[in-house]
Amino acid sequence: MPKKTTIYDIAKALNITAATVSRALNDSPRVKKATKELILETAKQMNYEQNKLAQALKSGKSYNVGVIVPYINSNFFASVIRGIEEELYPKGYHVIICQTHDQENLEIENINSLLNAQVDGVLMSISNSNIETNPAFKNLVRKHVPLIFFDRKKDIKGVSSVTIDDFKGAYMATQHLIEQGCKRIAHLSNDQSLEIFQNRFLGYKQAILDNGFEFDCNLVVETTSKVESGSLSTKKLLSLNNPPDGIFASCDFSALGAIKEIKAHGLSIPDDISVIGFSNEPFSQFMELSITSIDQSPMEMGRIAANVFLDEVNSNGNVKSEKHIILAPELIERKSSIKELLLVD
Amino acid sequence: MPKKTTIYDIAKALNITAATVSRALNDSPRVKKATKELILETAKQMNYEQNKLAQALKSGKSYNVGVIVPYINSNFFASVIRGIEEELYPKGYHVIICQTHDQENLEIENINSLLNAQVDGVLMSISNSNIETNPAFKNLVRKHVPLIFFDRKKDIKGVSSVTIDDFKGAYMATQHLIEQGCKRIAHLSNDQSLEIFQNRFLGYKQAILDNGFEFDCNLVVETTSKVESGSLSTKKLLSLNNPPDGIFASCDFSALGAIKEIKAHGLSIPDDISVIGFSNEPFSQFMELSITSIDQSPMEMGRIAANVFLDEVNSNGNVKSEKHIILAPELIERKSSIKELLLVD
DNA sequence: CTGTTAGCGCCTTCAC
DNA sequence: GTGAAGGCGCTAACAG
Repeated sequence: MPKKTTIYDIAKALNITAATVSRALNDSPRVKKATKELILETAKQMNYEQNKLAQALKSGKSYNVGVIVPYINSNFFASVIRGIEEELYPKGYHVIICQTHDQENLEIENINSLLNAQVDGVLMSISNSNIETNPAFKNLVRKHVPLIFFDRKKDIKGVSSVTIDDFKGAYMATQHLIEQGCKRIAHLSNDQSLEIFQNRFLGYKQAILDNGFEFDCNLVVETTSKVESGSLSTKKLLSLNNPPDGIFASCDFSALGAIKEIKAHGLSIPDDISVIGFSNEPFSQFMELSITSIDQSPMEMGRIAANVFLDEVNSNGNVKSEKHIILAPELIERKSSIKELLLVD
Repeated sequence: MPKKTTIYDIAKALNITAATVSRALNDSPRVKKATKELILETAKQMNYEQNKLAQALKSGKSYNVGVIVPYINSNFFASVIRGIEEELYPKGYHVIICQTHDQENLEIENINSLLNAQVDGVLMSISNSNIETNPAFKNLVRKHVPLIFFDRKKDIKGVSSVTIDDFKGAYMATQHLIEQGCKRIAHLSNDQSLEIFQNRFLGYKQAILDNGFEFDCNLVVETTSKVESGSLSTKKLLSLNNPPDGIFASCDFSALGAIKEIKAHGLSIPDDISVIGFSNEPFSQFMELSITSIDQSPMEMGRIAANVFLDEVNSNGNVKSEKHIILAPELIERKSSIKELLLVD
């Protein structure tokens, strides 16, 4: 086991003090150029590498940032993470990724792990709707660890957030279906205790009302972010006396489930039923019957969240005003909802 | 900023020494039961939490393990990571995830970051085919940081690995196409400097030869793991004088590209051309035209890799024999390759 | 400009 | 059983 060389080793070799070595290594202006160069030189020769742990212990900073997401294997979250990484790596931060699998206990464990790792901040998209009552979470807040929500947020005092305008996205999606001629539009909703899903529901409802349609609560079915769940809910919708001719799903996965179910019933898309999803996952584009969806510019969301974090860290708790940044959604039209292809020209 | 309570605070409150507190907290047998309980009690009351950083500094262990993968947004890698997490979390380790985006420089940066974080081990699936010549990588080996390869491995002395039998998987895939009646089977290959892709190519070739077909190198086209690349290569194949009637893609993404391209040419799948992928990504199942693929049991791969790591750490460098564990692939038959649906019954 | 000293929070001999 | 003391590697305050 080759012992690691420390600044003391370098100091000894050069007959100076560790303090000077430390200063030189940190490029302090109070070191003679000659000695500095000498130190840097010998440091390299001796294969010196800074022990970040010791530095962290000393400074109280770890230069680690935790990112907690429900799943890492969705393009949306993976892209947000990518955006975060791109902003934070150049600043010397390292990104620790944790996934909750939408399980409350795992979310708690993750928070604890991150606290143990002494992270300098946490960027998260919550799964647990009762998060604020949890001890682990309270710890996070009590310790003044900068916390930023993205996408799945909760309104908590002092916590900044970056989201898209889910209400608007949902409104656009519903409006789009109406413009395609749909008269009875159903909504595959999701956990209403999470703001994003609540807003998607509200946007949907508003669009329905604004267009002079009647809001029918039988057309709103709760689902999860799973394909199977989308199928199941759609099955219910199709068994109604007066089934829908359009479906706005709160995520692409449930939209996929809906499509499978509709086909299984021998109905055609978009002619019998138009479908639109949310998130613009790549598969929605790959599908033979490509899925219309709402893009959430995840990379940008990640970048912005990272910068909000950096602002908080660098202001040392001075600028403690929370920020709430809301990005604009974008409608991506594809086959699952466009009926008038034949009418073109 | 509420200062964190340390073992000294507890010691002071109880009029004893920090040493005793430390011992009690670590459940040392050399502490009177009464004092131990008292200490534990007050620790809880004072909201004491161990500073892992200090402990890590002292012990030289960080209880952090790094996982490096090309991408996190593929189901395969996400599942391997999940498997790793499941084994390591209960042992007190935390998993730090890094992605390389198949870029050599990022792979290097990630290794350096992980070394800085003083990780106790690295589990990785390599992107950089020249990895062993790189300084960062040499560092890893020189420092005796346990290193385990999974899936994308390289034969390096002293480094254990967990993979599936790619040769066999490829052989099975090709054999399957032959059994479906394909006579001219093409292969969308991938970076041949990585063992897994080399083995997939070799398995394909062997199956071709074993069945009495002639190996035609014009039917082997290099691709990347991207959908577009699969389309592009397929375009080339379709423009041959004697185009293939079956395609074995080295990954599901290029298989998807192939399918898109084949359809764009107005050909039918599987009747004109059968297609089979590799990895059993969920979308291969979701597709309207579901894709036949090879399953790699990623969760299990992750679990095993984690356990190989644990063995290495716990043996303190004694048992320095490398392990090479090879899992069995499984053929998942779906629509993109099964022609005789009409013949059933 | 450089050295001295002390401490971040924890653990671990060595004594008693 | 418990206390005292030193050190993991680094940095920062205070001297000079």
